[in-house]
Amino acid sequence: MPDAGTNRRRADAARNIAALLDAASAAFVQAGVEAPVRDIAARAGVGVGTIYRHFPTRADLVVAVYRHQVDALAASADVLLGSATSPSAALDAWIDGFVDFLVTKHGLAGALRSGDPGLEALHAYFLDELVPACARILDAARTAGQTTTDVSAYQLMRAVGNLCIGAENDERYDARSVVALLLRGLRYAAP
Amino acid sequence: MPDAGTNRRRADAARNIAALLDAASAAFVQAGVEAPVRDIAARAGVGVGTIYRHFPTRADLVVAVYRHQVDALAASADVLLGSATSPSAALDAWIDGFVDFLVTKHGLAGALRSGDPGLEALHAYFLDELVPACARILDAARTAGQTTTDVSAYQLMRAVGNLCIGAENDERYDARSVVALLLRGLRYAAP
Amino acid sequence: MPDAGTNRRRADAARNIAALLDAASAAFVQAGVEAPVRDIAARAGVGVGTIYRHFPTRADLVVAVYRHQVDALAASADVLLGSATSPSAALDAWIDGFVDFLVTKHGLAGALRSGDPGLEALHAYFLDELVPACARILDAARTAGQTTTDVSAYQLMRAVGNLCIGAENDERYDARSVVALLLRGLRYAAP
Amino acid sequence: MPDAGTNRRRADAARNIAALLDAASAAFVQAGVEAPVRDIAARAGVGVGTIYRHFPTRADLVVAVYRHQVDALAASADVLLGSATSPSAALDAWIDGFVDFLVTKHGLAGALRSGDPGLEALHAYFLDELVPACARILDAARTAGQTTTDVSAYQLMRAVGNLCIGAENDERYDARSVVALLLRGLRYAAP
DNA sequence: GATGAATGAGCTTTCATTCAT
DNA sequence: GATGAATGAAAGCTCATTCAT
Repeated sequence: MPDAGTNRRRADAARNIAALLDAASAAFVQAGVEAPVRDIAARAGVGVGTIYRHFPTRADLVVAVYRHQVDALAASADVLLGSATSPSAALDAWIDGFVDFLVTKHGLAGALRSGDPGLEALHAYFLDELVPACARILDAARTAGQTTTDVSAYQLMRAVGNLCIGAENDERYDARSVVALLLRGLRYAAP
Repeated sequence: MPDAGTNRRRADAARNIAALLDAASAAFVQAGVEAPVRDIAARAGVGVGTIYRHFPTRADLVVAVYRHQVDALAASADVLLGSATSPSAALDAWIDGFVDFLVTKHGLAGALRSGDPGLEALHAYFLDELVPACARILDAARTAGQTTTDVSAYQLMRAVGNLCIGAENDERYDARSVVALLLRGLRYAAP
Repeated sequence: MPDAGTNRRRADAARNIAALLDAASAAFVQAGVEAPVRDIAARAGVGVGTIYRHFPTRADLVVAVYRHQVDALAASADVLLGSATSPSAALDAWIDGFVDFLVTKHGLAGALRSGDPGLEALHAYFLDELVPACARILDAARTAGQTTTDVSAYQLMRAVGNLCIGAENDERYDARSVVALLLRGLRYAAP
Repeated sequence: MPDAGTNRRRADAARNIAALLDAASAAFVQAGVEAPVRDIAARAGVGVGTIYRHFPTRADLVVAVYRHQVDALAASADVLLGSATSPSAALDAWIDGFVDFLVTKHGLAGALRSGDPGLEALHAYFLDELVPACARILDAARTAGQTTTDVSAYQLMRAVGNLCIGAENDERYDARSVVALLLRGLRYAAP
């Protein structure tokens, strides 16, 4: 049973972690997920060492920052399958949520594709969570005859993720339009 | 003949430039278009100063590396419109060539979206060359009633470009499949 | 007492800063105030980053190196006005101290005139501190009728500063002699 | 007896040298005597190699650029001694001409004191020419009882040269005023 | 003789990461 | 546990100088 000092310490650590996640989230929006470690530490009002203690690699930090939203998105798949008028509509809605997530988090989509080996773990986490969710909807749509595509859930997610890259800074490019095109193509896939 | 010396010298310089373009091309494949200047110089067996002499900015170098292929692609638009069985088929073929280009040049698609201001000139060059070419085919397809989409040539190219990002390192992701999906969606655009 | 760690750390940093100031001082003597950052760091046995941390610009470092002496010189003006037999004698003594300072710090006088924009701050600091001090003595001398010159304190300091340039490397040139000449001219200014 | 080709070549070379001196002179005014070799070559419309052929060291070039004026100044000493109303007036006039020279040639005074070993030859040339000239006037003044100073011609020239450093860029500093002060001090030197 | 392409040392600056306190 | 000073590898860029043509 931990004594009071330990509890105090743990409470402090928890507060630090929370501050860190907030700071990192803000920094990622403004400067991308490659934001300098120092900047994040400064925003959070902690030393850089504290970041390294709690999040040894950058990927650990990024994963932590987006974990909640990723989990919510994964969970929403089954909800949508239950509530939407059709599997196809559920897919549209779910992808819409995915685009929301990526477009809001400036630079996240790009970071996932940056090729930086240090971000591999991040990549893996996203895939592990989201691909199965997407696959469930896709299978339902296939079973319902609403698509004949053989494109995998993984491929679909990668495609949508890619389409969102750079969408924040470019007024002439609307990620949603082209994602809609892609989904239409999915519905009318070759017999 | 006073030009002899000049020409001879130019021949040497030309050889260096060629070596540089080869080296840069290789470096771009392995390390992306942000490959360190020093590394490129070393590969080419020249000093860094030589790079700066011929290509003052990184964009100059990247443009030079890809210029031929970009020009050829731009020129192929009209050829395809004349030879293909339909504007729609011409579009498919042209986009196919575009995908070829991007997938082969590892990291180029990503670089075009890196947001680095120093690569703006590069971005502009690609757009200036390719968007009009794409627009001509898209217009022909529209006139022929083979698509009703209002997606701009710019958006289409950006979308295809994005879909190609990271395709070379990922066995589970096939850019051509999803590009095909996108083009199918284009054909069956909302009435 | 939570400050212990902080203080201890500060003691270390202070030692580094001191080493840095010593090293910079020595480097300035040998290679001028434009001495390479690397060299200074090496002399001090620290990494270059440490210099940038404590002294973001070169001017910051130079100012720090000479701050004490500049401050002491500025403060000595009033002391001398109180203790010397006349304002004129005070001026002689103060200028003597100024020459001491400049001649000892090899290359400083030259650096102040190098025109390097990065050294502007340094220049400003020296002027802000010393010109008012000099002006007080000059005014006192004028009030006492010991000079009728209309040369400003700024001009006088610039002149003396210039006269000290290069004095340390030249056996045939004695800055004090010519400064004495200048001060004599000041006393016997045109009737 | 040189053949026509040789003459042609010599004529070309002479033209190049002239262009080079003009270009260097202009460059020195704008960027100081440390102006980049390339810039000077470009101004002159020649290759950098041509500069190195004719002026192996920077000092050679600087000396060549100012040789005419230095010679004229040296020669003017005896003229002034003959024409001026007194040796003292001749000294004033000669120093005035020296100041003219230094203040017009931006940065020259500073360059002479830069400590750059490559400029030693330059320094020597100036001294060899001008110190004897100055000494002749100074001796005459001494003989006429118009000064009792024991300051050497070398020291006087160095002092005046120093007083001119940086005078071009500083509205608050007037080299002539302080040079006048120095000369006044010279006249009223201690008995 | 002239050219200017090439070289590469040398400088500044940034930042991820470590570790003494 | 937390801190942030220190480190030093990396990278970009600039010229003075050489030398093949």
